[in-house]
Amino acid sequence: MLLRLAEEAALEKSFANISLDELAAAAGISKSGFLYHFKSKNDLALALVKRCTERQMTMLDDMFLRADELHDDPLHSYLIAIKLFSEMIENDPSFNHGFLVNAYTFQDQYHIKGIREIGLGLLERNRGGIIARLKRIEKKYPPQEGVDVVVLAEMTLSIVEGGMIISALMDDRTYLPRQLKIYRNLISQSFEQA
Amino acid sequence: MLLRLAEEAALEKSFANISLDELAAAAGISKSGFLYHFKSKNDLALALVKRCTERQMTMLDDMFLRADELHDDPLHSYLIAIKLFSEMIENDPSFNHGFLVNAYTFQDQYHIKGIREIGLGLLERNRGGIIARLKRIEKKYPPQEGVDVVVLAEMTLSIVEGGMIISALMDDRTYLPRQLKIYRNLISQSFEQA
DNA sequence: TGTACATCAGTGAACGCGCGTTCACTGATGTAC
DNA sequence: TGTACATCAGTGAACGCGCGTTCACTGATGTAC
Repeated sequence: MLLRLAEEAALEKSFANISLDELAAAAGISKSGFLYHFKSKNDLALALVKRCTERQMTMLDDMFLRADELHDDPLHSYLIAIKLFSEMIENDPSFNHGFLVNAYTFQDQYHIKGIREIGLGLLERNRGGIIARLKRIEKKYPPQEGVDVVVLAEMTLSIVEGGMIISALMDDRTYLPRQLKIYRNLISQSFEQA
Repeated sequence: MLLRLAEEAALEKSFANISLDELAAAAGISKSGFLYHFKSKNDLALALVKRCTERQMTMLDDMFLRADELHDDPLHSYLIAIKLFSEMIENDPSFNHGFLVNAYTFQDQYHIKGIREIGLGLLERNRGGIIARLKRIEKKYPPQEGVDVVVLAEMTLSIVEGGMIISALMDDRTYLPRQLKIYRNLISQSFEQA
């Protein structure tokens, strides 16, 4: 699949630094053959970002669904979800890759109409989903004083986004899982029964 | 100053997407005049990243120094430092900008020899500095069980890096300060006197 | 079963453009004697 | 104080290259009658 090649290339060079020649050569077809499938490089950027975004969404949905199956309680289910997420990051490189390709491409290609919107949409969706879960938890387990579920939800986003980028820079796959472990503790402490 | 113009441009388009023509025009000189000051675009990337890195380092050093002046105790000094950092982010846009320009440029220009090293160096320096502070705190205030100061230090990096990027995408300057507030609570809870 | 036409998945040559870079040159300012 | 030379901060024309894009064309496969 052409998008798979583009994804690999974008991962290690960022989207702006890959050329159609290069991609076509890697796919074993001519540049014009490549442009038969994507009518321009912008078109490719959009397709790439959409693909990674959708994959991310379904993976997260599946993960939360699985966590809900494993435990009825909203708090425990969320804690399990974080653990599942952490395990995916440690074991499945393609999971990281999707996140990073998106992060890189959103950053340097947001002048393409539609790219920024996809990035924001994904962010809002994840943010909303986590807030909803924390609100359910909050109903059952009155939080410690000073705990704001929205900010706590946003913290997931920061830790995941920042953690992905830093672990790529430091080339340390265990970096983000370590962070998530603390985050998990923070969550359970925030809603600890007094 | 030419670097200031380059910084502004890199901030909103990322380094890969700015051209020398554009930069020279903005500076009111010819492209060759621009290349009199930086012998190539790579050279400009290095100078830009060095400048932002140095500025970041001195600002952080000053901040920690100031925090140490305001309180002798390592824990309280660290908490004050986080607060100072948070205020800088809210009030001084150029502070954010330096961080973001670095983040963007490290990401799409790390093929230039030296760029990746500067990025890693900065990261390691910040990481080391924070770990040292947390170790001093740990000596005085025995941490709650399960608290790992290294991972706690790394969390600062994730939150700041991720928070900067997300707050830029959401165009919300208060995003990172909100995160830092929770992080501050987390720190003080981690070393709370039993 | 044969023929006609349409679609699919490309090819390959050519294009214009903008990029980073080079180079010979220049006019203003500074320094030595 | 004048002259010679050096350095500084550029200019402007030209360059080669690689980029994304266009376009006319092609051979293989699918579909209608």
